[in-house]
Amino acid sequence: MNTRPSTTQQRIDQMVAKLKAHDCRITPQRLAILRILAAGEDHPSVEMVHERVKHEFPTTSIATVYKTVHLLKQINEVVEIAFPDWSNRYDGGKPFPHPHVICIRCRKITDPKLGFLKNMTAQVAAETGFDIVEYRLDFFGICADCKEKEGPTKEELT
Amino acid sequence: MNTRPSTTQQRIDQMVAKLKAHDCRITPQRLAILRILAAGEDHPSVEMVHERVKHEFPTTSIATVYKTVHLLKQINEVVEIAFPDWSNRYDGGKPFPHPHVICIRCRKITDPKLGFLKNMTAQVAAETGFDIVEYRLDFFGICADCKEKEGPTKEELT
DNA sequence: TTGTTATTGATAATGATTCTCTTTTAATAG
DNA sequence: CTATTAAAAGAGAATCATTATCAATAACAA
Repeated sequence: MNTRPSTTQQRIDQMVAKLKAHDCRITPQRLAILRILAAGEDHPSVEMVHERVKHEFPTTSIATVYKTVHLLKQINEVVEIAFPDWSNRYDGGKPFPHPHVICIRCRKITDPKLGFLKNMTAQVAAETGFDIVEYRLDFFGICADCKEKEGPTKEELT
Repeated sequence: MNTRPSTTQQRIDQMVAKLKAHDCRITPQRLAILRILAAGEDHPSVEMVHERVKHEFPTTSIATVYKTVHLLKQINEVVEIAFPDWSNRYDGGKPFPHPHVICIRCRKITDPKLGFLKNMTAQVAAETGFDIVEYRLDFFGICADCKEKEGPTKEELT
């Protein structure tokens, strides 16, 4: 839906540029939050981001993290992975829709490479008459690590 | 992931049978809720279900609807379509994972037929090492009706 | 019909997120 | 470098969908 993968530093620079383009200020707290989200690998929750930011800036309020994440979501610089039961998780590494694979035991979230989904949205648009602006594709299951730890399990949700 | 589409009455019967198999009682309120969910077409929220049930049983508490929906979710007889901003929506017509197309203007939810997604989960399992138990695929956009009403719109989320 | 126990209904509690408001500070111009 | 000013931070209250609690009721098996 737009840019290619890039280094964390490039992503930080992109986010900063986008924020400046929207007349937003770059505060130290905000930059710390950007750095954590730009890494992208672990898809943290707001609370997880807050914990890490506090190492650098111990007085940071969780409201500040919420506000920054919300702002980044508005300007399409972070992808929100929302859940009904758990806290939402955020991906600042790839700020465009992409699939996720989510372990329902340890809640690890990873980005699979799924070539067969090319022009999925175009096909859906053609079949439904919708203008598709976004999609969400999440697979839920048990990751290899958790399978190993606890033995065989199907029907986790039964 | 299991059964084929069926009539509303068949779906109601399936749900009742599943509930009985789990030693759950079939109360009149519950049956009314089942009937609404089994129709499936409009993917209602709990509040919408509650409104309709009250026509038949005016004293029905919304807690009862929440409890019944939660129960049906547990036994895999209803699919939950959860949103961070809106109320969750429910599909009792096809109680197995399937894609949805969601209008971000009028919030209409429909079930597209997308043949190209066959063995999607098998491919993801092969590529990630996960045991996939479930998936969620939602497309967000502007439906044909809303496009017509309000003229051209891309970048709805920008 | 009766007894057991799940369910109902009303309301309180929860928990993630957002809002409010005062204080602080980033960004800019002089 | 300093002053200006509007945005952002921080703390806590408010919100809202959903869940939990619990006494009263009713399904259903015997």
